[in-house]
Amino acid sequence: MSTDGSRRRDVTVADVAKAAKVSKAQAARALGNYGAVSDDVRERVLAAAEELEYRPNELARSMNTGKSNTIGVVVGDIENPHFGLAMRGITDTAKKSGYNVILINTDEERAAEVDAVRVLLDKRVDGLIVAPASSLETSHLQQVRESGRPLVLLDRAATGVDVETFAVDMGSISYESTAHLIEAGHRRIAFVSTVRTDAPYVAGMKLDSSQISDRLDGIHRAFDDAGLPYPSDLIRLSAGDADSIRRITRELLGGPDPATAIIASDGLIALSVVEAIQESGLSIPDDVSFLMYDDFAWTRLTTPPLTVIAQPVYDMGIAAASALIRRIEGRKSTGPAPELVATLIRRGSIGAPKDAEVLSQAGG
Amino acid sequence: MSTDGSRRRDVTVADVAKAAKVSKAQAARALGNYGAVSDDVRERVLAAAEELEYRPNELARSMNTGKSNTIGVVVGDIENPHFGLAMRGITDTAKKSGYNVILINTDEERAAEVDAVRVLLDKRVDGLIVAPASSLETSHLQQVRESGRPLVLLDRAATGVDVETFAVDMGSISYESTAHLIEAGHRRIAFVSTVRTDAPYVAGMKLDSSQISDRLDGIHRAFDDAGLPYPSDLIRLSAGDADSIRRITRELLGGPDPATAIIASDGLIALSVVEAIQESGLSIPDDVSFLMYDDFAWTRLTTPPLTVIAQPVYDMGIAAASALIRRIEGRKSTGPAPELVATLIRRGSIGAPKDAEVLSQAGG
DNA sequence: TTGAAAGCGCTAACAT
DNA sequence: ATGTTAGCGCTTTCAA
Repeated sequence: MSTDGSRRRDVTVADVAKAAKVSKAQAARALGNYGAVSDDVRERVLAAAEELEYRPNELARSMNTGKSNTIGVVVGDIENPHFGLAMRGITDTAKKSGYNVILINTDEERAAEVDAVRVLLDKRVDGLIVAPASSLETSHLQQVRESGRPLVLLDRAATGVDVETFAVDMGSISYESTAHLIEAGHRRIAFVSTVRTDAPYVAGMKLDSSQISDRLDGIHRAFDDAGLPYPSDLIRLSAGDADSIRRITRELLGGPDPATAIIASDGLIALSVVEAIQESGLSIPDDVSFLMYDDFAWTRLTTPPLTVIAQPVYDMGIAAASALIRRIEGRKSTGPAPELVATLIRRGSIGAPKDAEVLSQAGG
Repeated sequence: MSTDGSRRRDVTVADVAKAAKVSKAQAARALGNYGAVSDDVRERVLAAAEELEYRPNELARSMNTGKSNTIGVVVGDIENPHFGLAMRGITDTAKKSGYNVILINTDEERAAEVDAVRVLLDKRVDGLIVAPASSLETSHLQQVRESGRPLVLLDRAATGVDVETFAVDMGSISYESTAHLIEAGHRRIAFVSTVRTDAPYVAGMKLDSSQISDRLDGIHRAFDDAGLPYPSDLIRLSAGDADSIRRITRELLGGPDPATAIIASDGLIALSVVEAIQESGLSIPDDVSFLMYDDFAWTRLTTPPLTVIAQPVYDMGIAAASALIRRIEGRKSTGPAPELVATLIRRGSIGAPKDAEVLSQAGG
């Protein structure tokens, strides 16, 4: 009957209306659940729709209503489990409220991000969630604000743009964990991040990633408070790909005054750093202590299990999506934004440095 | 001037046309890069558009052209790095051809998948990539075919639906790796998967996941060819969550006739299995051998590094997206579909079973 | 409650 | 090359 399989054009409200012997407007009302429709008409329309296998054209619907029930998400790297998990939080939340998600991956390129935002706006998404590749160059985000479409930030802040931001406070956790390392006797604490910089690092310098800036500030403060000099030479930014990170790790651990502890800025970096340490024949934590950001399940499987800074990434996704949808729907905030706090999970990868005695004499 | 910041309605072609003193049609042609437009007109229109900060409404554009330049992707769990990586392949490829991606996560629930497909169709995506939660119940996929919109399958096949499928041939790699284990002396080889089943497992049974069925068939054949009995009691499906997997692992390794080798069906399962092994105080591979599907970077960091079955997941994403886009654009296939072959990467987690002598006497 | 008609912002015929 | 006029499939006045 109806499944003749040929390239039939889509069934429209007009078709349904004709079949149900009502006006287009009435059919549309019944189908779209709005306006006033008598039970009799609704029944006939719904029956006809079913019979004809009618499916609404959401594009046309969106054109009229100005609502697409879609939110756009822009992240640097969906392959990174950090974002994979945040994405899960976002999609779960979106689905619950009847929204779909368009995902764009920028490879942490600002140009791609500018493009992504523009495309999403052109597609008339109802709102945007962006994990900005740069916290400094934010004019395109400012444009989103001016377009009037809701925007929230994920994972990183953006200077000069007045938007709700859902990210962990990195300064305090960085301070806390650095203090922990200092207390264990470490003075040569390295920090490895892939964040790109043009200029070589100097203390207090603003980086593309507010998160990394905050972490460095935290390290800085911990050293200051301990009355110790800040080993800026051990800050390694623009770390690049896996090979490059391994090389940097070897550099850090070789030389006359090697690092006694290494902090990896994310799980991907951590993999390469730990691999390089193992390849060097050094052991954790006897030869070098190790700390990383993000608590992935595999960090419990290494020997020793790794001490990590756990971030509530899934919750961050949920919070960002909830807030965005709230704004889209014009509802007021029901309460304070959820606290997104990172925690130091002490497992086995931090110990005393080999030359602990010497340092404790020198340091205090 | 133009940035008064108030809630101004969107600038349309009509506005641009008026400003450029040309007809709406001419403005649209200039802005949309189609039809014939004189240089003079084009310039004026583009200038006016710039001045007014005109942005096309892609929704309206899609309505007319019937093209949304969007593809829908439906996966079971974006949090799983397996899909994260495939997704990366898809988005990279899509972007290259000017397509956007709407992602829907189904949590491996068929009902959610049926819904997802419907929503995507309603949104008039140009094509669909689905990693079907069930290879058996596929009527909703058949409906996609009937809708005439291009569809390709990712990671798993679907019976009764005639579509291009991009998945690794699991039968042969499963056979090969099982043979490897048998050769090492193993007879009690367990297989742990989260695929859900109603009935208890019996040999040859068809499962929701074609991939798992194929793997089990491969195991089966390897045993048959070795002239050995098939230890069906060690096949553990519906393994559930992390706690449940740990419990199953303990069961497998306890009892009178324990497993001497365990195969984990994916990276997430592997984490729990290895964790349980470690908790039991057993060591790999001395007490129990271990093999897992998917080659994640962390598998090189455990002690010993894990033997894995590597799958070209990123390439799979690329292949699926390329094929889909080719179909959308009505181009013919330029060559044979790329081979997606899995490879056994032998690292340190497979050794001889403890009671190897006994077995080699018994088995031949 | 119903229907006719206007419109969303754009593209696509069809003239000229 | 340009303009006029219809649509795309739906929602939304506005009358009845």
